[in-house]
Amino acid sequence: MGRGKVELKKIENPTNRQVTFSKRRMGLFKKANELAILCDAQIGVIIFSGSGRMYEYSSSPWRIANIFDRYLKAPSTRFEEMDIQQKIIQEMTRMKDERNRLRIIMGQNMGEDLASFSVEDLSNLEQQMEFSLYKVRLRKQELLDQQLLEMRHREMHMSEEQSGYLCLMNPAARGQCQAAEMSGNPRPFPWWDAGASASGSGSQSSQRPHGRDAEPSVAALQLSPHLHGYRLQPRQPNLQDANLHGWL
Amino acid sequence: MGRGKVELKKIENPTNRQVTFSKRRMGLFKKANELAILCDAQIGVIIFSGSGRMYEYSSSPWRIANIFDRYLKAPSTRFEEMDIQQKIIQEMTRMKDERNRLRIIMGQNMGEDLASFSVEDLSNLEQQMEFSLYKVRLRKQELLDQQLLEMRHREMHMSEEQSGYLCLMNPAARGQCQAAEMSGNPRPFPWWDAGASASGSGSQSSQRPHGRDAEPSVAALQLSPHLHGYRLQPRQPNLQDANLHGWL
DNA sequence: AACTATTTATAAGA
DNA sequence: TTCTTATAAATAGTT
Repeated sequence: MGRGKVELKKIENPTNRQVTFSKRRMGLFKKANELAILCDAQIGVIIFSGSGRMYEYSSSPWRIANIFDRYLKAPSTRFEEMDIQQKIIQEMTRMKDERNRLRIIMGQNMGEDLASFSVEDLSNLEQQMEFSLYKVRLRKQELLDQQLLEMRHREMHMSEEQSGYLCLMNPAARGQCQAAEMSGNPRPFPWWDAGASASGSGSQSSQRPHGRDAEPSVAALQLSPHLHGYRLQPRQPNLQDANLHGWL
Repeated sequence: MGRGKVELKKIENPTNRQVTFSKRRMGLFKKANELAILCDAQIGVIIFSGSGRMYEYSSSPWRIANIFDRYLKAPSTRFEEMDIQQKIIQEMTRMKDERNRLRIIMGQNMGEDLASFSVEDLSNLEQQMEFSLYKVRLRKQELLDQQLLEMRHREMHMSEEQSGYLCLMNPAARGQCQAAEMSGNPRPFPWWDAGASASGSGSQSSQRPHGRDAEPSVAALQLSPHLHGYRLQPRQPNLQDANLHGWL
């Protein structure tokens, strides 16, 4: 449509191409808009120019994200994508489920959430939490005991040094001490998922077989100095975490 | 373009609308294709008809998923879009964090998870859980009290009926009884995200003004008897879990 | 689904 | 870039 018929191939003249791009892009969006309104459709259009600039249209009041969301959920005939889609959807759903359950338990606004539980639910929850609490306390006691032990060893060590002895006493005790240091030491969070970009691969139990950052003598009493940086409350996620490559 | 000018508003006649949809949809895809070829652009178009059928175009050899991926990664100058991207990312991260905490507390393998906490962390956790437990117990007691009250009212009611009285006694008590039923009653899950499940765009509160395709929220509206279907014990993560690359 | 009368989009020129 | 205009394309209403 214009003064001459156009051949359907890349326009070689860059200026021409740019101009045509502008015009036709607007034309496309206009058409999309008309279609959306006339026929009550939901439409999303994304265009990347050859130079990498992005343009988008989406039929108001829907956002592109919503349209893609729907796209992801749509039954597709293409196997590859289906697979990925389903994984994404499943995982999102699963996470949401789990998170919701978490919120019930830990939630800041637990009061409200609890309102929807029956007595039976609450009893179950109570029992479970009691057990969990018990485990936490157990572990805490374990750690405290270890620290105590370690401290004693240190004291012995110190007094020996002060009294001029060499550090070669009781090998059994030394081993024990070392063990205590190991388990008290900061470790990457093992419950953090392996794939997560920010956290690294934590969940393999065979992790850190090499005591690279053990620094045994320094860290003994300041148990897990690095860990104090981690709080149980989630921090604001940094953006690095968010590299979503490989997503889709 | 046609025998008469068209007004830009939804075509009311369904047959007409359907026909126009077909024609214009093809026209749009054709235009998109021309633009992609002539100007060497990457284009994705998704259309959902009013009846929910999906149609898509994407400039070969790219798939929609790739284009969407690029879309997510595109540095956008527009705040809204940035927002969406960040929201998705944030939401994912936040969910991950929360889920991880859940696993610590509720997890079947809590023992292992706890191993990586410092004493201080454990103390915090302990406190938090104690408080939560307290709230659970409080709520449980509240419910039990209510039930008791209700039962008493019922008994009074019964005996009145048996002795031939009408059911019009003490309005205050009736109100109370009703309140008890209400709050003991199932409610929709308030912690459930309002929005679409997969996109994380649920945080836009003004979303979905049209209830047409509300499937995701169906579950949310089910009331708490179904809650028993959710188990407080986390299920064994299924194997899908493992396939998720860098996601979670 | 085909057919046109028209409207719309746009290529080239300014 | 934007405007103009001749012309190609799209399509609304009809058959």
